[in-house]
Amino acid sequence: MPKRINPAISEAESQVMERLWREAPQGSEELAAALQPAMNWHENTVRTLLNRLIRKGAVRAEREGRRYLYSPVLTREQWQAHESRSLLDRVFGGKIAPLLVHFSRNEKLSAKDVAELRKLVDEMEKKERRRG
Amino acid sequence: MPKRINPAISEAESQVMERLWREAPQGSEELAAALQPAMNWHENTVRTLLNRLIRKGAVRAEREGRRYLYSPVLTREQWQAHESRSLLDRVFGGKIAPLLVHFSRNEKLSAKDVAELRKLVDEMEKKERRRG
DNA sequence: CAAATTAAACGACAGGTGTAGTCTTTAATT
DNA sequence: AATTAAAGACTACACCTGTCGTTTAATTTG
Repeated sequence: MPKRINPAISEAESQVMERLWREAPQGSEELAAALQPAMNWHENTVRTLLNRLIRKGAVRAEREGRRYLYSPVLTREQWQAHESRSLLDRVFGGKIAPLLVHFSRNEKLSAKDVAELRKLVDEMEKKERRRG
Repeated sequence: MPKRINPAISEAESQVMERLWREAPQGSEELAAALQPAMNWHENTVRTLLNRLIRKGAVRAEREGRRYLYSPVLTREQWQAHESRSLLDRVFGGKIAPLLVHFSRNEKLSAKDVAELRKLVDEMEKKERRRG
């Protein structure tokens, strides 16, 4: 079963995670600096988010001299899986087909997207044939 | 551009919407009854949710004698589109391919899902070829 | 060592959410 | 018309979120 995240990672928190996935470990100051252009947050805001993430078990901190270095515990893949499944269950009754229909109908897929998709489908069909 | 929902429909609220999409208009008592098996909510809870949904512009109420009948304003499709796009932007950097990869890798698709998917891909490719 | 600096801890506050309890209005009944 | 019963309105409260301001503790410096 997918790793339970409790409670969920919030929007603002996920911005911090994003940075940590890109590079870790990092101190809160670097993180705040890295987030500066996109989000315009005070350093304390970033620290609060980090502490909340620690409480949620998504990040861990190790002391390095006078400060802490933060690293992600939750992986991006785990998080994506969790969020995807949550959308699927909440919005599409847990069924994949309607979600795919939605995307193919309402999202403009680029030629590359379609090619990628075709490859995936071929793969899945092959796997299916192999296993019966 | 996709209809802006402000603020978003919450989890509990979406349960009420789900019922209204299934049948409308309905009074709060019927709704509470319909929701009873799944959610174990007090009638007042349902009324609170309905009022919040009205404030959010997702539901409208018309008087019928001594009570109100509620109907959805937001359609299920609008909501699905909004939630899907939100997931895409928040979690997959707005790009569809990674989401599809995620689903094909991590969700067990049934043979029927795969068939459905293949049909969609064929369709998309045809459309693409047609338009150049 | 005392003072200044600085990183982190703690506290705060408004708005959203889950989940009702209580008060009020309105319609039905005596 | 006064009383009661049903439906809705209003209030509540704890936890989550976004966003810091303030206080404290650990260092560096004079």
